[in-house]
This record gives sequence, C-alpha cells and structure tokens, in this order.
Amino acid sequence: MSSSKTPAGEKKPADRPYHHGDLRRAILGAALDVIAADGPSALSLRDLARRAGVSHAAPAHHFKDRAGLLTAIAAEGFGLLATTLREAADLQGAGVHYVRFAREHPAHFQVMFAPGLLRDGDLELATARALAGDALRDAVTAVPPEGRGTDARLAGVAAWSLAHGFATLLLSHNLDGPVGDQDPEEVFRELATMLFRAGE
Amino acid sequence: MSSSKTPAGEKKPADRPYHHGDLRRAILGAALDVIAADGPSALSLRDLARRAGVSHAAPAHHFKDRAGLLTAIAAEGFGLLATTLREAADLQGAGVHYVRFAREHPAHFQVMFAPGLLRDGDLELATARALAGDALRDAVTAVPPEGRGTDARLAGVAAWSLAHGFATLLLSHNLDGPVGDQDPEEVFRELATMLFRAGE
DNA sequence: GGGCAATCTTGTCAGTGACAAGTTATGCGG
DNA sequence: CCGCATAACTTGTCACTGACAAGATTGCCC
Repeated sequence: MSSSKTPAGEKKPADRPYHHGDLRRAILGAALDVIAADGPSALSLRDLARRAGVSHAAPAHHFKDRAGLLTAIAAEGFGLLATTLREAADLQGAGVHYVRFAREHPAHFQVMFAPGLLRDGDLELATARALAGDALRDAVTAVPPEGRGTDARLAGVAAWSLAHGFATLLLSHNLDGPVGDQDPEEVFRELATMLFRAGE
Repeated sequence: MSSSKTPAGEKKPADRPYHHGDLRRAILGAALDVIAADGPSALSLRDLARRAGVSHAAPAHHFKDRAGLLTAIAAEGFGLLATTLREAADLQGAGVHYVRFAREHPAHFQVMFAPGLLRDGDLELATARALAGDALRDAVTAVPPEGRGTDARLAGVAAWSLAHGFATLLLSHNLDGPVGDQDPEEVFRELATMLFRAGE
C-alpha cells in the first residue's frame, strides 16, 4: 500500500538481488512440492514465481511454458530412475527399486507417466527415457533364463507392468487397504517372489 | 448487440429449445471425447458448453464444478468396470477384461485413477468404487487355491497390479515397442499365463 | 570499461472457473 | 385451465492463469 520505496524495513524488494542465483532449481523444487501435495493440475507458474520471490514471467525464461516445466521434471525423473535401476542386483531388486523410486519421488513419478502434460518431442526427455528403458531392459536380460523358457520381451513387459501397477496403485492410495501398515517394498518383494518363482 | 429477437435467419438462438433435453449426457459425452483425445487437463467447462450449444454456466447446474464433472465420469467408469469384471469366467479372464476396459474406455480409466481431480468425499463415487472392488475381490477368491498356497490378499494385489500396470503403460504408449502390432489383450493373456501358471 | 547476452520485470490480452442474479420452461396441485 | 414452485438455462461479473511483447538490470568477456 505505502508507495515508499525506502529499502529500510521493506519486505520484498530490498534484498532480492535481481538475479536469483539458481531460479531454475528453485522453481523445480517448488513445483515438486506442489505436485507431491496436490498433483500436477494444481500447479501454477505464477504461484511458483511468487514462492521463489520473482516476477510472474520469470519462470518462462527457464522453461518456456507449463509443458516445458513438466517436461523438465519428467526428464529429471527418468534420469533418477535409470540411476536407481542400475543399482539393483537382480530383476526382483530392480522391481523393488522401481517401487521405492515412486515412493521417494512421487511428484516425478506422476509427471513421468502423464502424457498430454509433456512436450513429447523434447530431446532431453527422449534421451532420459531411453536411458531408463535401457536400464530396465538390462535388468530383465541379466536374469539367467534357466527357470523359464519364455522370451525376455514378455518377461520384461510382465516385470514392468507388475512394478508399475503396484507403484501406481500405491500412490493413488488404492492399496491402503490390502497393504495396510506394512512396508510396501517388502510386500512387493513377497509378491514378486510368489509370481516369478512360483514353479521353482 | 442487435436487440431484434427475430427468429428468422439467426444462427444460434433460433432452434435451441432452451431446455436441451439431456444436457447432462451431452456434456458427459463431449467430456469423454476431449479427455480421450487430449487428456483431462485439456478439459474446459466452457468449451463443453459451447459444444453442447448452451451457455457457459449451464454445465455447473448439473455438475457443480470441474471436479464434480470428473467425479461423475469416474463413478460411471467404476460402474462399467464392475459390470465388465463380473462377466469374466476366471481370474485371468478378469485381467483380460480389465485391460479391455482400459482400451475401450480410456477417458474413464484415466480419470478413475487421477487423484486430485476427483471429489474424494463423493458418495456416488465411493459406492461405484466399492462395487468394482468387490467384483475384483470375488474374481480373486473364486480361483481355487490349489496351485498356490499363499493368501488371497497378496494374490489379489498381484493380479490387480499386473493388470493395472499393463493397462496404464499401454494407454501411455509405453508398450508400443514391446507389444508392437499384436493384440494387447492376447499379449496380456500370455503374460498372465506365464506368471500365474509358472510352476504348473 | 564497453558492449553483449542472459536474466528478470512490467504490462497486457484472451481464456477459464466460480459465483450471483435474472429468465424461461415444466409439471403438478387445485 | 390456471397459477405457482421449481428445475433448467442465461447473462454478467470477478479473480486468476498462461502466454506473449517490450523494456530494465546484471554479469561476463574481450
């Protein structure tokens, strides 16, 4: 209200150094908070700008538009997922890591599999996605095909579907009943053991 | 602007009978089209109103707000899913029906599992959801526990995760590569056979 | 220290969701 | 057949949002 621009005890404009320093990271962080709390649809570029203490048009300079921001988040997510999957010892471990990733990075996970919000043609996204795909493929083919003679392609789809479905239902609170207060990753491990080693 | 209300050669207001007849159904149908094409985020109440040829505030009378519309769609979806699951012969059949449902009603399916867009407290939604849950539970417990001694709860989560993951990845075009031009339902059937009958 | 590009700001416009208040049709009791 | 309560729809408005354009500020490199 007061039009005085004295830099004394003002709130906003005084100590803001015009160049934020790492606005891109700040926006990303705020966006992840919002998405984890209320989903991607609750995300507003102007709100993120307010949280970062910058003007309403600042985010556009780093992400172009809404889809650009979400695409960047998705790409980051696929990169993180690829790293996580590489750390797994075997196929079952990869599944557990997949579920853990979804729980530890719910915002990333949601955005990664939300087509229509992403800029499909984005190069960075495609690269990261391919990286994660390779990691998953390697985890599948690394398992010796002793127990089961079926092709790796089908087994890969099965493993991915199982882990992805479990993670998705978990995040959407559809497993609150069946899983209860147990550790979801442990439940998934049992479940994978049951299915993939049924005959053994 | 022109105050003449002559019903002669006008465009909009002439043949519109003020009461649409079944506006609720018309809005729902248009919404399903839009969602199937561009996802729930591309949905605009005003656009739906335009498509139905009514004023921009008309939809609110039937659905209160955006969340109300999406909640109605989700409830309808769970009802349809319950019906579909009841028609399956066995657990594997239920899985196949689950995947088929996702393919035949992609808009419903997307909205049903999009938390944050739905009005969680809604009674109609909760009822329909419970109905579908019962149908799925019945499908799981109906299978004779001969082949596998593990509890039905775990098997239920496994079956649901597998079907849901497969359907989700399918709709998000993440299986375009592995599945190729094969019939997705047939692929899922093979996949389920492989996992659930591995030891047999 | 001078210019240049990246970064951020201000200003603006059309589109949207939500709400309030008015208008028109429908159906029901008398 | 009439009146009236109510459902169905309209018009008008407000705050908010995303996108864009043009200008201001700053760090940086030669």
